[in-house]
Amino acid sequence: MNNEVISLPLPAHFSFEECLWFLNRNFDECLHRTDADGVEKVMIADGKPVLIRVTASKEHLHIHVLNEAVTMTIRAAVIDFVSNWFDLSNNLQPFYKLLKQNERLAYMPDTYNGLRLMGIPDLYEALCWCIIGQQINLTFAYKLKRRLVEQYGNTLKYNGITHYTLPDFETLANVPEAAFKAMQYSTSKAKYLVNIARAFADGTISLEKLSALPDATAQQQLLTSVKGIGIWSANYALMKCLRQPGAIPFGDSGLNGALLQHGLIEDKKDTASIIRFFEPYTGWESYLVFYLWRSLSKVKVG
DNA sequence: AACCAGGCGCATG
DNA sequence: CATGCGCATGGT
Repeated sequence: MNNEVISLPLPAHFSFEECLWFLNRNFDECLHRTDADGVEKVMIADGKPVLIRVTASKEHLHIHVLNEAVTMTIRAAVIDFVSNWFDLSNNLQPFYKLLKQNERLAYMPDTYNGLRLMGIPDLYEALCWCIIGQQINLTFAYKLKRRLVEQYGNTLKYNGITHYTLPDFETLANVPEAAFKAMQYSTSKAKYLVNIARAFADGTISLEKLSALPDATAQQQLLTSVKGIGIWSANYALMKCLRQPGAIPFGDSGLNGALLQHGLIEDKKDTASIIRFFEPYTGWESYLVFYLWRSLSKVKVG
């Protein structure tokens, strides 16, 4: 068994505990496993499933590559993935400065200190998750995802534990309607997931293609051209995968709820007031959304 | 038992 | 363009 470790220096304002807390929350996540010291996940590197374990010490993040020898290619891919996942190359200082200027948000830099916007580096995973999570509560959404992944996903066994990844494009594209129904997917969710799988299989959508577009508006247009990806999903993916700092998932029920709870808006249908609220946070909109989501969970870290 | 959930597409004004 | 409606189905 290999167990090579790659260590990355941590930026300022980084709390592994906060990040790990988010990865766990109280949800039944099936695409990674958290424990007291870290998180394990299967990612694709150099075309192969690679099981990584991420832990941290005071000044470093440690990536343990568990099931493969660390070639140059794998090493680069793993570093890239984890850096994106934990948003390592970002200085939160300016964001915290902005938060402190709003009396209702001023508590956040202390309460959630070092929390990073945890990403979904795999675009396919991000978009599938959007569709699964649309218009249903998160508890149920995680249940639906687990059913799909356990029936059609790929597995990797390590030390007696089975780790899962999403089904391949082709597999997902060919899941019969009746099977979706049996897993309690609505007919539209089923159709949308197949659309996404096809779009990836035939190259209509890819991270490379999306990244090559000039701006977030063009990226939104490409994403929403797939039936099932609306403006909320497009912005969610841009926020969690492409890390577009200005992407705001307008209409999001959690976002609206948090804005109401903080007394920052009076009516969730008043889109203009929401746009106005975000104006001072140019460049940090998606971070603010993430912190507002965080505020919905009253459970503390540690 | 209503009302809601990390919306979307499509048909109408 | 903006608004409204039906959709499906479990959670609270």
